[in-house]
Amino acid sequence: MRQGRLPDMAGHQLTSFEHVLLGLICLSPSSGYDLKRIFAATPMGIYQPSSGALYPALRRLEAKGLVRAEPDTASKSARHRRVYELTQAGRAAHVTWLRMPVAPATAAHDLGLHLMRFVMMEHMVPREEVLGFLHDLRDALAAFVAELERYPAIAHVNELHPRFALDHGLAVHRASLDWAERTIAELRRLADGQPHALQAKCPYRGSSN
Amino acid sequence: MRQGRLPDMAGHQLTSFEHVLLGLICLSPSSGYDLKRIFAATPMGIYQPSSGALYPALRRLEAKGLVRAEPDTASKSARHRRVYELTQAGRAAHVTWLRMPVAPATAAHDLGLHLMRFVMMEHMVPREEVLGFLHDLRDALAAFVAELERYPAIAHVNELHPRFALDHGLAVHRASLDWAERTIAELRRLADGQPHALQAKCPYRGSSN
DNA sequence: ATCCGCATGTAACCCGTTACATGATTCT
DNA sequence: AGAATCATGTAACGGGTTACATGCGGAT
Repeated sequence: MRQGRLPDMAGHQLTSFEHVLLGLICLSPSSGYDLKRIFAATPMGIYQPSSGALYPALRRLEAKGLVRAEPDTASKSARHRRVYELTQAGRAAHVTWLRMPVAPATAAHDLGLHLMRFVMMEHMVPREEVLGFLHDLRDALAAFVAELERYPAIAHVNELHPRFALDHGLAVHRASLDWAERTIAELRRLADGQPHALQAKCPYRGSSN
Repeated sequence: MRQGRLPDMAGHQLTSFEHVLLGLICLSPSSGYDLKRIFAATPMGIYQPSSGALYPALRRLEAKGLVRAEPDTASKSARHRRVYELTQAGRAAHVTWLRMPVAPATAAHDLGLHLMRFVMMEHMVPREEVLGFLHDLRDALAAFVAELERYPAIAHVNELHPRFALDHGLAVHRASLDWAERTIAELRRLADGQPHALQAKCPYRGSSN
């Protein structure tokens, strides 16, 4: 009869939103308000987090020891501002997230998040690994497209609108697939040009656990 | 000091999920389990609702008088099954949802939902209105694409990966845009062929409030 | 006799939205 | 002075996920 929630391995795994926040703070230390402006300004800003989502999330990250509030840098007033930066544990968690494998079954569903990860991979993981990631994403998208193509054969779609909706899904995911292929090619071309230049602004080689 | 939630006009508006359920039940009376199988089988099944989401949602719709559980049709055992069908109010709410205007600002965000609506519009709203809907959607997507194209000009994107991510957004939304245009053309072509044939399986002409 | 699929649920937990409150600082 | 912006929060509420419970009916 008893039911209740087992701690599920040490008790913490982050939500996507928290991971994104972690990534943004890794890019550069930010206050909650800074992050709000980033979401507002960026075309990623299709999603506009509310205060009620943002500030508690930051506090959660802080409570978990993944970020810490900088003691005020500017000697002046500083006007009640909590600027967060990553801790060691935070950086590790972020890199682990960036390196999570692409689950083929959910790739279409998680596409936006994968794109987010892709953006944040720059300077954080070696280019070879980025190419591996894109390769996996490409394969997953190809499988999804193939599944959509196979669909009308098994379940006869004889109505008009469902047929069109299926076409939409195909068009959109083919576009993603093409993008993945173009981007792989482009990135490979750049990699050939200059072997492996920049890298390691944030350490991408933390102890792997 | 008092704060609290004002009833916000009669107190009920449905979530997207509830609207989708309403639409599926309108398509054909279904039990919770039926709906689960529909989500599982259909390529819409990228989202798999849990029991804990599905059954309470159905009960909410029932409590609001939008669906009712059929008294068992099959005279036999019927094996504990609640088959829902729409009430008059349910059909009205569904049609109202189908007819909601496309908010240009959020069209990209709500694209999946709009597609869902588009599918359910067949046989429910006159073809002219469907074309109007697609027209609005097309315009909204065009505006969004234009905004994405304008973006690098205002905020200089000099990093590599953000640039690629932007390309992805452009590719995907251009694909949606092209689809909308193709579909408008196709639908118009069909409409010209046979003036306006089928229509009105469920009444699409309820009293408009 | 037992297991698997059908079928419906429930409770704890978590988190996001909405809708406020509260100050400090800068602009006009 | 008053308004707008900066900046951080909090409480109520709703709903989704997870993880169970439960019971029937047909298949092996």
